[in-house]
Amino acid sequence: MDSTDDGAHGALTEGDAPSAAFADDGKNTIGSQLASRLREAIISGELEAGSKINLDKARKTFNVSLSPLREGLARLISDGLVEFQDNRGYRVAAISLANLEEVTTLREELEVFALRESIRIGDVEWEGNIMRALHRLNRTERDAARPETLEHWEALHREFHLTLISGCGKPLLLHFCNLLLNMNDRYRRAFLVRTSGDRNVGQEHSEIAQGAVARDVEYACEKLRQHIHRTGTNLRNHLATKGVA
Amino acid sequence: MDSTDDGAHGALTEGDAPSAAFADDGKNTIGSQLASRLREAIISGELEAGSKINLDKARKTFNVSLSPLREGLARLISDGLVEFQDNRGYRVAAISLANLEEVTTLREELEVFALRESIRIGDVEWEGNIMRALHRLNRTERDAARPETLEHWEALHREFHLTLISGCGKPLLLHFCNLLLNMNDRYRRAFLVRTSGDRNVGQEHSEIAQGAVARDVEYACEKLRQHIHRTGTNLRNHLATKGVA
DNA sequence: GCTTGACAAATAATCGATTATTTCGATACT
DNA sequence: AGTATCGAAATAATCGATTATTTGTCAAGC
Repeated sequence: MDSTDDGAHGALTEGDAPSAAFADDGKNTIGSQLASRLREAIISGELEAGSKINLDKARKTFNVSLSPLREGLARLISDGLVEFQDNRGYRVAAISLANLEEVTTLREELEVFALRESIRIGDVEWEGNIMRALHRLNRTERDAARPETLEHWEALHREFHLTLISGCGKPLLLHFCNLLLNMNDRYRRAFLVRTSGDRNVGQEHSEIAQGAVARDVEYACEKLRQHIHRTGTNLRNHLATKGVA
Repeated sequence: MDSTDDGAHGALTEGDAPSAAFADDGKNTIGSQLASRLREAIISGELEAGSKINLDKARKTFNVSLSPLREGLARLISDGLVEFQDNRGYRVAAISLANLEEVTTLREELEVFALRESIRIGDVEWEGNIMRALHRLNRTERDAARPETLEHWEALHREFHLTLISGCGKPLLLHFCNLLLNMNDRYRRAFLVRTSGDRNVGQEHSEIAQGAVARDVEYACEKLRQHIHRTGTNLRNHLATKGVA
């Protein structure tokens, strides 16, 4: 149901799994399941940024042994959601204004580049995937009162952005974008961004998508860049409000 | 001696350690040591690309238990040097023409961007570090007959490139560049690239460095891009020669 | 001859216990 | 008062053994 995970995880170089649904999902081992649960817990803010992860407590909380716990945490390190130091254990990756700004800047660079490449070499299936992702996103309302709708919208939003760039044929680049999106989503969900009054995010998405399938490189890329930039600015204000350095 | 490692590893967000040498190096736990050894073994080609890593055999080879072995391998996943699949274990990341091309393309994008930023905000210390790294590199000869000189040169070369972009103030970006450099070095060392006749690599480095400290953004960035591109082309030819798809 | 299924060997994942390291508090010292 | 030093408690790392999964092989059935 949640399309948040990488599927068969670990390789930096693997392509995305095909959308067909014949799979056993890859959530096989305890380590994998833990990685998923922890990832969601961190991105959703359930686990406080910067806080220490006590292995013993975590072990009891999740009812698992140390080995899979470490295994799961190791994966989140690759995701940039957990930090580790020899003999001092793990902690939830910190958030900061500086980090948010870097994430935003790099998204502008990398996602836009990936979109450019996707427009250049993406095929018709890619176009179709975009239109589908856009439609599903636009048909889904965000109701701030009900958290589950928010999460659903977040998943679709993430899916839309990943689909946009999925045609670029560059697995590594997609991996980097995936990491950045993870980090970005943390900020959004942590500070529950209601879109600021002067934005129509739905329309922004539509414009990007239409530019993409129309193969209008400059238009689509510029719209995407603005979209990312605005989101960054928005988040920065929220962050500043809550007094994060 | 080898400046290959991240030092305190794991966090995607940490800055590079200062060059001062008051540290206990971070190579504390068995897991860390293993990660270093394995990283070197993979980059140097000692472990064949794409080959399976049998945990039992590796355990015996390195005389360690499973836990630290997995720990070490997990780190190399973050580095993109090892791939993993649930219940099917680890294997050395494959190499391919497509991957090499992507690595080269992304280096052009990311390193050049990082250099641009470094020139914009790097301080005098950054400039000094470049000149030092350049000097050390230029003073070191590559003698194809003696592998140890090659490795030494590789380390200095890597150091030079990292120093160039170290002033950009963007830890995540540096992390990405670090990964790409790792992967790139694999290709170079696997296919033992002697610089092709029409290149003077030493001069290329000098030009980039001089452009950087002179704050000539366009000149330095263009030289760096060409440098990366030529290396990519060079490697591609070697790869094709050896019949890698 | 080819597929299917059952079994055995190989391999990966997990567990519980043990060992090493760090952290914290109390005490002694300047 | 502040700092250094020595444990004990807390925490992380590692080990050896056990369990689960996958892979390979061989025989039965079609």
